[in-house]
Amino acid sequence: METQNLKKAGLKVTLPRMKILQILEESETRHLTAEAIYRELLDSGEEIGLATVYRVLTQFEAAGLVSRLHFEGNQAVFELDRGGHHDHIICNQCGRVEEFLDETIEQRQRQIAKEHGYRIKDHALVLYGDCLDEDCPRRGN
Amino acid sequence: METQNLKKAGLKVTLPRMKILQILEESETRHLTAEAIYRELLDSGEEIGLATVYRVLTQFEAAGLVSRLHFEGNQAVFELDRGGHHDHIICNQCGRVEEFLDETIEQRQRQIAKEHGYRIKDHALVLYGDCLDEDCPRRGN
DNA sequence: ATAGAAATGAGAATCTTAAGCATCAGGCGG
DNA sequence: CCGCCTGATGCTTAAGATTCTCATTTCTAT
Repeated sequence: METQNLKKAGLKVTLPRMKILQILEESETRHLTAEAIYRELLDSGEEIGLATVYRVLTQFEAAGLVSRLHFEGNQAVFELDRGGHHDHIICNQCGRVEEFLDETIEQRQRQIAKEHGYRIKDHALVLYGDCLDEDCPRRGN
Repeated sequence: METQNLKKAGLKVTLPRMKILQILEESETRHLTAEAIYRELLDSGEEIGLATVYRVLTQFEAAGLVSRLHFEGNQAVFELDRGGHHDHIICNQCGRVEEFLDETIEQRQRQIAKEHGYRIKDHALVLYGDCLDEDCPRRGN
């Protein structure tokens, strides 16, 4: 229930926050821009301001409820933080986003950071390619 | 010589282009924002518009002369393409950028893409941490 | 040198995101 | 259950980054 997540995060339970959380939870793609969330809310008849969407997402991020991802392009993408760290693979054609986790890579990253004299805090790995899904507009090309 | 690179890239040899290429070649950090390049040109007495810097960098990118990197934050960072692919490790405190290449990671990436049914075209890996350099503002923290 | 095409500079425009501020709503005391 | 207080919201405006427009200038080939 959204209410619980919000309270746990120390955020007052308000309609906009619940709705946004709900959209993030129910999203098919699980990776949404602020704009996309905003439009979805408008479409479903909610009265909400884009500023609120950004504000709430930023608060969610600070609270650890969502992650803000910077893929190529200019818009940030938000995803609900479901616990496990993972990296991303994105189709250049259809925009599909998939998640993966590879312990070998994770390990090598830690090792590399150490070798370079860094205390690693975070990392971002994104693979870009063309997916071979039958719905992909450029399948097989 | 900058002239050669420009001609090879099929770009008309102009003063702004040569100057920008030169700055990219001689830069200590090797990772510059458009703004930084612009300011450096202004400081050295050149008359140039910010729009030109962006335009030229975009052309350079299209020509394969430079790469545009999207680290955290909103500004893109440009680096001269010296041939070899590499990934980046960035200090959260001092902004230092270092490059690395790890064949194990590269291999795993190809493997993962294949397993997920993607024809991989590109990837971006950035490690964020705190460097232990003596000049780093938060050394040892 | 000269014309034609392409490049530049300055400023306006655009896009994304973050304020500022007046109004509204959720949570608590009565 | 009602009303207040503080924080939340919505709208508008702003700020930062990048692109576009267009008149003017610069290359390159002749």
